Amino acid sequence: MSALAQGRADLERASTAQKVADMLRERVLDGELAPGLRLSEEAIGGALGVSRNTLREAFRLLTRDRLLVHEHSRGVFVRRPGGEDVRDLYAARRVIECGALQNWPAVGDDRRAAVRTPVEEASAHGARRDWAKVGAANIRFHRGIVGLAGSHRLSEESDRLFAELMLAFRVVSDPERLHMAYLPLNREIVELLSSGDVDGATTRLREYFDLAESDLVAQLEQR
Amino acid sequence: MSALAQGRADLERASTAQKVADMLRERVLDGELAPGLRLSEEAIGGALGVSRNTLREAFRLLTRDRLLVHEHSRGVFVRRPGGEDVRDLYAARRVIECGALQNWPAVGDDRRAAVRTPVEEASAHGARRDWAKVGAANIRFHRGIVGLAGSHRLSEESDRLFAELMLAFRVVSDPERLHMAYLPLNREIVELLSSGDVDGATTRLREYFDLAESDLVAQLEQR
DNA sequence: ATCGTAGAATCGTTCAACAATCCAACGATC
DNA sequence: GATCGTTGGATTGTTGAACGATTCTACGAT
Repeated sequence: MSALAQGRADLERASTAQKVADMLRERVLDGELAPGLRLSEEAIGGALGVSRNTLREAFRLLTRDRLLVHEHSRGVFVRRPGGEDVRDLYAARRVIECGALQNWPAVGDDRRAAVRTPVEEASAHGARRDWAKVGAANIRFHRGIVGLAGSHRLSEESDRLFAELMLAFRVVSDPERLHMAYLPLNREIVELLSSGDVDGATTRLREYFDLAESDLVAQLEQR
Repeated sequence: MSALAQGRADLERASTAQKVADMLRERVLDGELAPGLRLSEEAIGGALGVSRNTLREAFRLLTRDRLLVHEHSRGVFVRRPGGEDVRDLYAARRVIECGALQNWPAVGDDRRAAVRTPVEEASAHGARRDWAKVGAANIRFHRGIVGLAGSHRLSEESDRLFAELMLAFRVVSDPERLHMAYLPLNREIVELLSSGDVDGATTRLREYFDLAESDLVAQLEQR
């Protein structure tokens, strides 16, 4: 059955606009297309060998994910999150993740493992000074927290929030350093959860958000 | 300043695809385009006098809002939420709204009024047996709760959730009756909040979600 | 230095066309 | 008689060109 599901996923990947959007999404997230850059329909369409109409559909898909912003008659730009965006982003994360954490006592071991495991992986990568993988594991940790809610829609929306956040990290220097700094805090949250202290873990998580937000906002506004 | 902001909003309303999307959104939400209906590009485009490409852009905008679903090479359909969708929807609402409620002590009077006022309005309309307006006020009540989070993004996502939920109500009979039944519960939540008992209000809100979800799911799956 | 204007560049939208895909009806086979 | 190809017809996916509308840029007037 798993093989069938996989095959179906491959089949659905047929649309050209979807493939173009996936390609552009990678380029944006790895920083090749820098925040603030304008994406010319003619230039990109010519480079990728797709028509303007198809490219515009791809742009719509990425606008939905908030990676691009569309300004009427001016074009689409790679989103450049500002301090206000980051504040808004963290306000949403506070509500979603702290709210999801309340579900900890009610969920099964698989959902709990999705929170615990990434923290251990982050520690392992941290010992090897592999900051990029630490950052990736850190995101998996927070995805696991959102997963406690058990809502597919909410997880998808959170993925968009995380992607937007990575865009904000792109603007600041030395993005991985931030992830590393909060690693012991994550570990403490997991320990509090395992001991059954959900409220304590929620408080710690909220502290993490406060720290990370002010840190990121400070770096964003100083430039 | 308010006049300027209004004028700017009018200026930005320029895009044809946007206007088409707004028109279709109304038709979907008021039930004229029933859930499950397939929207032919040729038929709709011809009726509205816009080209296929523009119409397809409008479709993308509405699929972003989850009012339409897009099946590759088959077309777009008005979404028909099933039991699983509603469960997912309420799981998300539980997390978001209960999480937002924790912010009650921290927000100012304007945000609190956005929670209190709709409940009083709902009572007034309920006394006049105007169930449609009761339902509208009920949604404003929950929008107010989400607004406690102070995140523009989260409020927008919640608006999409509410729209999707109204689509689910379209499938069942007698949708307004549901809103009416939970009116006294809303009032109790507001009273608990005003007395400073945030945890008690959160518990009541969660009870409301449990009731509303099972009620709606039961009606959806019985047909 | 500011303002207004002409021209270039780009976007918004439409149209026509064709390939790719889906669907329903029709027969063929067992 | 039910299941399985097959064949058209209808609809979507994608392309390319075209033209009006909007924005941007640079130049010149006041």
